[in-house]
Amino acid sequence: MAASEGSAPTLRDVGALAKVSTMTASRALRGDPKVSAQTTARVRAAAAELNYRRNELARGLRLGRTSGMVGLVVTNLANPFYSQLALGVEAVAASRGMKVVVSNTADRVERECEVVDDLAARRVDGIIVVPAGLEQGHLDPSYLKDIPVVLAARPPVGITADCALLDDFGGARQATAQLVADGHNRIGFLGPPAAWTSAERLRGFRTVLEGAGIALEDALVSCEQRDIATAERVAGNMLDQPDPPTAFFCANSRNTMGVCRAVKRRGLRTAVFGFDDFEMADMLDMSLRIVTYDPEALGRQAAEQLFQRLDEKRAVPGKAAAIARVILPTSIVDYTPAVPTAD
Amino acid sequence: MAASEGSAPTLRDVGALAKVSTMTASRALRGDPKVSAQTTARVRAAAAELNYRRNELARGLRLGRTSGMVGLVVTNLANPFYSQLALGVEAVAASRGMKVVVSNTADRVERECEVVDDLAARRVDGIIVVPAGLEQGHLDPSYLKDIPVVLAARPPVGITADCALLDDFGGARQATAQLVADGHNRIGFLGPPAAWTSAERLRGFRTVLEGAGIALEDALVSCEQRDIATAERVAGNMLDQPDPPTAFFCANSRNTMGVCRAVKRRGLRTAVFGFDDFEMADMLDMSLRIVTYDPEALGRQAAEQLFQRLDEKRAVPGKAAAIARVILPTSIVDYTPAVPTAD
DNA sequence: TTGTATGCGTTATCAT
DNA sequence: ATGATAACGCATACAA
Repeated sequence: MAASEGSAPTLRDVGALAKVSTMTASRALRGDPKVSAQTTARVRAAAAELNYRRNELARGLRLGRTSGMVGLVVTNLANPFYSQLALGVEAVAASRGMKVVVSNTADRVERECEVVDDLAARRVDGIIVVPAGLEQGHLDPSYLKDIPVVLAARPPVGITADCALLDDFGGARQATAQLVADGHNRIGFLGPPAAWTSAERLRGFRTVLEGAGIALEDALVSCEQRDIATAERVAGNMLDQPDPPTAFFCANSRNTMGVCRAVKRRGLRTAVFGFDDFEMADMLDMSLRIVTYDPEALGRQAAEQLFQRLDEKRAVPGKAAAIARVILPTSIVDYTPAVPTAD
Repeated sequence: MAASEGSAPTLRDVGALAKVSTMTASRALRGDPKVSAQTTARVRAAAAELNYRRNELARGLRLGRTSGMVGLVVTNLANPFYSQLALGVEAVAASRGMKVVVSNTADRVERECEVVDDLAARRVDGIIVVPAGLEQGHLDPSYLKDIPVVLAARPPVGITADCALLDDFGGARQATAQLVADGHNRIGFLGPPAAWTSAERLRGFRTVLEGAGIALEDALVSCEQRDIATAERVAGNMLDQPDPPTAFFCANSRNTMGVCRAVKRRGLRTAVFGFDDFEMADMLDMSLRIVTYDPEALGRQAAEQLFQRLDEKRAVPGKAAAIARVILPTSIVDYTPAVPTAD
């Protein structure tokens, strides 16, 4: 049999081999009870012999417009935060027999536009996106018509859409409050530029300081650096000033790591409070606390919200329920060694 | 205009609004020069007004069988290794206008089977997979017919397929050779169970020891642990023996971190050599070297191999070129602080 | 129980 | 330059 050539077999091929019509083959493979057991068996055998696999694309086309895929648009897959988020999305999608199409935007809004358009053209059932910027028109329901969108990690700006967020503000507030309670009144702040997340964390920081009547010095706030090396340099500059900070609050893990380096290399005991947990943080032997959370849970949450929309759309094709904005809590973990802190 | 309801607009809708046939609308939107400029403009305007987006699924169906997507099947997306690999695949795919469908198998072969079947049913153009086990029949070309498969990080077993691998053996050999050259002859080995990768690294380790005439003690080899805490305990047991190892070689990052913990907590200066770089490794203040590599490059490599197959298939639908097995090099980075090592 | 016609949205082919 | 027809692979509706 030289039948193993060329393109994939179709229902017609299966039908021909089983000596039934295309339609009967279709029904038999779906387990339609109206097909006789004998015929079903014969068709199944033919399908197996041909290694037939149903074309889900054609099936979807016939059945209505649903590809059984959800789009996931993230800014940087190499960042563990987003890859764990992706894992959460994938898990929920898989549990509903759906596939996830992942795209990386490298934080470029134009790329995000292209990607979202492409996903829409591929008729994904819905899209989960970590928006790269503040221009989000291409994510608006009026633009994407009936493709539901859920934003993750960053909120909608100028559009209406469901979203799943972390409690960036609350986490920062708690952290800063602890530092203030510990008696610190000169606290340095380091964070990455531009991200909404970072701005919220700075807002939480500011709020607590203002509430405590502590003036915010410009020289102790820096939101320009996104890599470890630069963060280390910036923190070093602050520490080498005549009146250095006695503590730091860092808005993301890269900045935290840079600050840890600067503090440790100077043999100081400056207290560090970071946002975003990282491996081996407990091995650093310094005063280090971290605001942490579960990125995978964030992904699961966003996916659940998306699927709720999809179910809702299926049930009541009319107008939809109110926009949901879910905020996931953060927690605090203390990596400061117990012993050496004894004064 | 109440035209914003229900399902997405089709070419017919666009044609109707522009008062041309479906066919002309199709041609106009593709920029066919045989359509007059006026008509093209009118069609474009209509499409814009309706927010029309071509249905790529239907298009693919008509044009032949290609979804413009590649499947990526990994064992654990939360592991930075695989998420960076995914980033590499995504980058190459994006540069060719393709999408990546990511699936997680959690190292379960049965899940891998389902996932691969599903991807095939969705008519992905090709699949890149990090195989979970040694049963790989479901990845064989005879089973998947004309969907090319490239294996990443782990080699084909019992099947013929292209693959992109790391030089696990060579990296381990180099590392072990350095330890031996440093005078170590009692070296502990810790690695995760079951993975091919880990076995190769153990083989490299063994090869060097045998070459150096150093006996391999069973008590100094443990391949049972995959998490940091267990690795720490296992390493601790070895260190607490009467005749503890003077060095460790670890086959993955979790084991390396666990060993670092055990060594550091005991205030020892045992040399540690790991496989897989990790953040803040340079902050640990201990004798630590690591065999490192570029997971993203591995993803890019696998994707390139896949696309080469696709191009080849397009050009010569007949038989294909020989199987390719590409091995990417590793390198060594030394995190040992310069100062305190002065004897 | 099985088969025929029809259409999903798109495009190739052949008219006009 | 534009339109009509058919077909990609599958499944609903109806007929036999």
